[in-house]
Amino acid sequence: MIRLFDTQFSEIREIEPKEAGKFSIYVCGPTVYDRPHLGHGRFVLVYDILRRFLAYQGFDVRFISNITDIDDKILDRASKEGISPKEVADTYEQVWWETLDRLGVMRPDEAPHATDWLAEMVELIELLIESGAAYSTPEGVYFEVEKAPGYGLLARQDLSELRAGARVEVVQTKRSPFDFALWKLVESDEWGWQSPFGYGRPGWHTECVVMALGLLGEGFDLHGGGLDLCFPHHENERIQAVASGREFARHWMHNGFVMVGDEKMSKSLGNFETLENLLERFDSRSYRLLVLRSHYRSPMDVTPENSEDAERALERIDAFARRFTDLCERNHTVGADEGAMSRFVAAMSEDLNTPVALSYAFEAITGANGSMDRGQRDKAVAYAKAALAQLEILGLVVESKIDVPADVVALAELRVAARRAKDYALADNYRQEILDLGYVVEDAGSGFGFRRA
RNA sequence: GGCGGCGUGGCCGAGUGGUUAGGCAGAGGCCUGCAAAGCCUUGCACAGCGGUUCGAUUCCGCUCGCCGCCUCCA
Repeated sequence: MIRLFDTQFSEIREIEPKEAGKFSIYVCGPTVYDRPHLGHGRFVLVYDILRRFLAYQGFDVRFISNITDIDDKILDRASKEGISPKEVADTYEQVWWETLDRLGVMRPDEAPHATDWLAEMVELIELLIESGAAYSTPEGVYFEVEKAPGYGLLARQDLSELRAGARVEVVQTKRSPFDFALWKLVESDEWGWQSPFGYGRPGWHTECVVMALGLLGEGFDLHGGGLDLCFPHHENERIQAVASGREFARHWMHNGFVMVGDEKMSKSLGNFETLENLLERFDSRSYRLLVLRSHYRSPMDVTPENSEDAERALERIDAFARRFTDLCERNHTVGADEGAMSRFVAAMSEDLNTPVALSYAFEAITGANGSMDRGQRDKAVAYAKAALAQLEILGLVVESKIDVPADVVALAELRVAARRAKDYALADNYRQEILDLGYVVEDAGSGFGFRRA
């Protein structure tokens, strides 16, 4: 059982999957014409965390996220670089997956491409024309918004209150400024596909309709994406499905923006930072931790200070992992603390409250350390197992062991001998030498441990 | 113009009608040969002004400041 804020009702609602025990999710993926930025990183992490949690809850999760490889922006980039649109799309798709790997984001069960779904798109458009929901003009095929009941549900706006041409020039041949292109006719020497409506390219919104319904079926459980996709993209997806007589997503989820100062990070504002850049400068886990620390619907500020803060928090987690991972693996009699686990699950179940869930993970860490210090070994293991399980659900990989070169280990052993001989000056010398090699040696009982300097 | 959201302690960031969020940073202590790590203790926080209430950071109203959407966008 999980409750999530549903955009179409503007309230937190319990989700009952259509099929008990299963959970089908469609998340709008990237248009592959450039390198992914922090905004992309946030959405993939949010849904990655959701997915992991649902799997932990025992759901058989089917997770689909598309690659949009038909788009004017891809064409623009191709023209600029003198290469084909396909080359542009292939290049940036590859960057996309590489970056997701670095973020530790699970690959979707399937990642459909718009170019593989043209026949289905054409079929849907034909259906929409036949049913009178769409019409043709000399420029293409358009969806007639005013005839469709319930348009504006996701935007929570009545059509009459939308401001026509607020930001974009109104195309004169459309019956209403809000009508959107299902198929855009282009010259025969341009990038395009043959269709019953003429040679052209599909509009952006149609691909997600056919891919989501085609792979997950009618009435799939959850459709997600960034808040900026809510309107018009998701609205336009939904209305096409509805107009074609099919039940679309049962639940809509949107994640908030990444902010730069007081402004939304966006391609159009040009104030974006690439994920690759961030991943080069900071521990790759720090971004996931930042995403976890803010609620998914809130705006999230990413600054170097925040990333450094997150890195220090990771140190605490890693120090805990170094202390407890082996101990937990060897102990088969004690299970994860049930209270700690149920608190965590409750927080995650209530609109994916990762900040609170994370705070419980930290409390379990404190509980484990404290119990251990007090000599309550079993209690410590119970807390530690809970914390480790929780971190895993959140997708945070702990660094419980680091590879230390043999010469560093040798120095540490020499230091132990020096300490036993109470030659502390010599011991401190060894410690400095180890530090110079990039490691901090820490006393641990009769032995020693290391961490990176 | 319409719709939606936000304003929390040094920073980040949850939450609640009356009890410790959590992380980072800071202070004191314990442990340690010294450290590190860890533990314990510590911080007169809830934009402003009114109202409701025994009691509001939490509910209502107003004011101020800020952000987002209204067919590029994760």
